[in-house]
Amino acid sequence: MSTRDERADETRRELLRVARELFADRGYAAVGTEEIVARAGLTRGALYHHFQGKRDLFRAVHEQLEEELVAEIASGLAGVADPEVLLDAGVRAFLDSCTDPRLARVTLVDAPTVLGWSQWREIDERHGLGLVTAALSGAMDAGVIARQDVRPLAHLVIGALGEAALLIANAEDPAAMRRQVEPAVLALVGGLRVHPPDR
Amino acid sequence: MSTRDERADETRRELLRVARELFADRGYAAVGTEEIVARAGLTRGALYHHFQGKRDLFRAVHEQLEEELVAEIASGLAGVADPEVLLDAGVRAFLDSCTDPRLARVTLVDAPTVLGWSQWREIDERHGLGLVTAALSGAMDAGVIARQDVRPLAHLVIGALGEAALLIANAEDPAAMRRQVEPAVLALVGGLRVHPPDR
DNA sequence: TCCATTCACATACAACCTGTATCTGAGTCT
DNA sequence: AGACTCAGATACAGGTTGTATGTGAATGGA
Repeated sequence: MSTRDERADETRRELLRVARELFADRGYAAVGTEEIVARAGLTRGALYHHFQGKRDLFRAVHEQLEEELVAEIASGLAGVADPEVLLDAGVRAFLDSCTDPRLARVTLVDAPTVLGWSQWREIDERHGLGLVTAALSGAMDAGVIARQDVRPLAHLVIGALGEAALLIANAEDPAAMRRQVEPAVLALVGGLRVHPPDR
Repeated sequence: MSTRDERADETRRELLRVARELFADRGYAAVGTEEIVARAGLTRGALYHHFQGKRDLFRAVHEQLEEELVAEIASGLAGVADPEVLLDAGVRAFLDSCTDPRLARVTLVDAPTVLGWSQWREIDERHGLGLVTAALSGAMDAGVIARQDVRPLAHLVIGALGEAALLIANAEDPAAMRRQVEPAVLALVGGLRVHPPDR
């Protein structure tokens, strides 16, 4: 890797870093490209050289966030083998990670609009949805929940989890909201069990 | 109501009608105010006289859609008294009404971004969320599902239902997707029952 | 080592879009 | 009939995105 390539990579990463912060703080529409490049000590020329445009930059930020999110959740769940507890643990891990309002704004509110729902879904299928699908499939294989078409069910669970995250992220007292929402999520997901624990 | 007021009301309705169509077809960001007023045979002056701006016009469109949606679902459910069947019937009624991709785009994709999640949630609380809350409360009162905090649960169900609607609305073959998604929704919501039917 | 080439990034420009301030003329009230 | 109100038109200013073009440093071969 030559000197020039190194510097180029550096600026690309810097653009991503700054854009991520601004998009997270104020939302896609409220942030102009000029502000992004100014904070990075560059000009819009650099942005349009490294990305196809503002939307493409946002897409890169979004994918980065999704990757980190999934990695974080997955690493937290690495020790759990029993599919029975994996469901609950997965729910809690997700809620732990999605509480950040900045993250929620980018990946859950802005992304579907900016990228279009189809592309958003496609990206999610490569990341978050895969995690949920795996957990549900595992639970089915273990006979914990009834066997059924995983795809649509995974989508619904993702939808419910996303709403839970937004509820917590936008609450005045997120910790309190978390305590309020978590049982509901557990009840909804837990209801899928063939042999539900007593409630 | 005087002649002038009548004409004013007429233009206001016309603006709403045109905006609704354009927003539904191409999304909020892709439609300029100029195009809206041009199709209505007006100028932007009229728009800014009747609404506070583009966002406010969108808000009016969104609220109109929500009202119609809830009314449609509620009327379809008017005959159902048994809370046991009301849950399933409600799910089906919702999926029937939300299949329109144009409607889904405005109320489910664009609205949270354009209006901000908090305001979107607030509006939904006056419409769709109320319906779900009522259905769940009824089911709890009848002992069909376990008594618990209704608020968060209603949000989760709305989230799952919204995702289901988008899944259907954006599918290549909506009817086929509908057949695929409906059982999943019924399973998820049905899992809340204290005495689940055999699955 | 020198020169042509490449490429990361800057500059300049054009089109567009929103919001606001001001104007006009038809309708309304006394 | 005359003053007033107000729906809607016109004109303008600021800001934003994307594109086309320019530039200078790094690269690589002769």
